[in-house]
Amino acid sequence: MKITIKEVAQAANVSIATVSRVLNGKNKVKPSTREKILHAIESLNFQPDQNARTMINKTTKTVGMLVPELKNEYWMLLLDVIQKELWEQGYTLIIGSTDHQVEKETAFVKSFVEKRVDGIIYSSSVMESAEEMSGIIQLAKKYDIPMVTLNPSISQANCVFGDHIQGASDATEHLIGLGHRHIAYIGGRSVSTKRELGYRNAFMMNNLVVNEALIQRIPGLPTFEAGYEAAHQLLLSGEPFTAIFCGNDVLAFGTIKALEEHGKSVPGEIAVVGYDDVHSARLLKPALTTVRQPIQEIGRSLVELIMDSSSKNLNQTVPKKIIYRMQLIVRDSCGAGLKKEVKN
Amino acid sequence: MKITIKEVAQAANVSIATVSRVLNGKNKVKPSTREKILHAIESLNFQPDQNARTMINKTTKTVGMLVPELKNEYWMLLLDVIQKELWEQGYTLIIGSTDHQVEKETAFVKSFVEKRVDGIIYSSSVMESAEEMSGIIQLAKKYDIPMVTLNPSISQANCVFGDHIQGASDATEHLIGLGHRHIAYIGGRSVSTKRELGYRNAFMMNNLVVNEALIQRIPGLPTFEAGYEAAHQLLLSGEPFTAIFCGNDVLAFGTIKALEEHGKSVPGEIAVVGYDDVHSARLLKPALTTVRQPIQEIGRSLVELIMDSSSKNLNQTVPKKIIYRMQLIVRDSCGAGLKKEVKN
DNA sequence: CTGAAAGCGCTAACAG
DNA sequence: CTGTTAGCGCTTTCAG
Repeated sequence: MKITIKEVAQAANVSIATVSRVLNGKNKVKPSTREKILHAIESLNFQPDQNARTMINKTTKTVGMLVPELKNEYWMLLLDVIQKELWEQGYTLIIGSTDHQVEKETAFVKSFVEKRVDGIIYSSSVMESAEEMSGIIQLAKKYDIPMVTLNPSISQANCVFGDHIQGASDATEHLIGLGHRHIAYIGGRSVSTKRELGYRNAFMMNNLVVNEALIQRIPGLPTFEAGYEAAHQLLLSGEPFTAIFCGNDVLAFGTIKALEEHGKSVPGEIAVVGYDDVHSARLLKPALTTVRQPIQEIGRSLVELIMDSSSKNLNQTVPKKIIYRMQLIVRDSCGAGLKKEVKN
Repeated sequence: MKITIKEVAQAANVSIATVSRVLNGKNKVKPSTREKILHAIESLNFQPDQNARTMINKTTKTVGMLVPELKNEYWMLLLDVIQKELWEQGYTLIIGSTDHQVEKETAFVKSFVEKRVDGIIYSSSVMESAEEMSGIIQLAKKYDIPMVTLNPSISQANCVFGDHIQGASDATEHLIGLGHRHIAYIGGRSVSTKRELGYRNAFMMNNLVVNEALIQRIPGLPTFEAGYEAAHQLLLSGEPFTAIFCGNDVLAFGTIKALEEHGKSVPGEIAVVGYDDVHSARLLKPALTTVRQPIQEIGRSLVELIMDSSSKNLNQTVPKKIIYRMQLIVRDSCGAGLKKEVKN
């Protein structure tokens, strides 16, 4: 039932070598035999076996991508660009989601290696550099598989990432510019610690000191509920504040809900700024002021880096680090519009 | 640099056959040699080449999934379950998004076939059955690749799908039960036509007749903007109505925005019901009444069907069709809570 | 231009 | 229990 190059050769009355030649467009083949073969391929609906080819070419035209989770707008958008970009270049994408279980990472990478993917795009489930990671890097290196990561903490690998210190700093600075002095922060280890750092940076740059009591570090995943809970705590603490900067948008949504339940209007009494610019950020009321990541560009860079390092196999060189600027998107939740009105 | 079974055999002082045996756990191997080999594998960090194995086993432990788009909550959620479920079974997932370009479908499926995936999960970019599709089915069949689709219109393939007639009917009926008689519908060919049919079904069941002037069929993709525009048209038409049933949630969000801009309160003056129950449906104000698809179950069924048909290769039998009930989620936008209050 | 033949890395008889 | 050997489907010298 399954058609192989042999059947094609038979049908076209040539040797398999010649069929292979027209398949690969190498070595001139007489136009007439070429036609015959093409016709046989067509009528038999022959699809060459990539696996057999791989054994010789040593290339699978496949790259593997490992992410901590899938059902999240950020990853989905990234996945989308990457898959498209890869397809353009004739590559296909294998995906793996660890669902935040770090233990799964090695298993996934091993399966990528076994499949002999041409490259791996790796984003760890843990934020700080761990042994886990370096083991993974070693494995990939051993099998000469180019790897590019989204974790800047991995020093030995090529990397693409957003400048979250700058992004968070810009967001906080915007709040400061609006006159706020008591600005809370809701984040935690699961949202890049860089964001908290950026928040602190903005205070430093303005010779302000952060009130540690206004920092809420959530223990688990940065969900709507976590944001709700953190804002609730903030309110209960009695510590005064007029603004909250949240490590991500979903956290901000939860925060806003808590605030409203406590009768605090947003942005009237409390200004809120998020991070990521998820789609619904512009839909909710008030529309969320947030920080946008250039996901398209990040995705494209990722693919570009992988392609580069798989062509020249000189991944011996110094790892390339590409960093992207974040963009502050001012909408309603920070009260920027409101203040202006007051001023006028 | 690359380690093969040969190097392992050498290191352990055995033949490659024996290494293969411990790799596959078949045929008893003397514990001591077994240990030696295991040790060699470990220390050399040997990862067997799947491609080579595939040539013999005729199985890639990979399934390909083709979807019309990725950046959309529905697909993301589905992708998530499927990838997880597959991983549990020791399979990996290749994904392809056509981005609604039907022309790309064949190319994707061909690449799946070339990779000799063990199964294909296929959701077409076009709603109605087309020649395109049957070509794809044929191709998969020719190479004995089990295929399961999400398009009920493809008669020759196994299929899993939601009962959108029932879902849409339930939603509409709920509105009717609330006392509404002039219910508009916003949908179009890009959102399953089944939903419009369900809407009509509810009218029929209640001996009501639909006012065709209240049906808005959007031409392109069912986006926020499209919903906004359609609702706008409805308002301009002057045709009276007290409720709108939207073919999906995003459409509903756009609809609500248009309504509010026209000073119509939701659900006070106009009730709105969506479809899909995307995450932000519960976040927006008013919280959207909508219809939920059992995505988890759908995903699981899909994987199950693929696995089944790849083990028994009797895909000669009658295609299996699995249909899932949709669930109405009543929240605020339909005014169900409101009416009750009035009544009491 | 085209065919014969040698593998790619691995598994599966078939003998020892 | 273990080694030898013949392929899997394809590409690539190496000779015609």
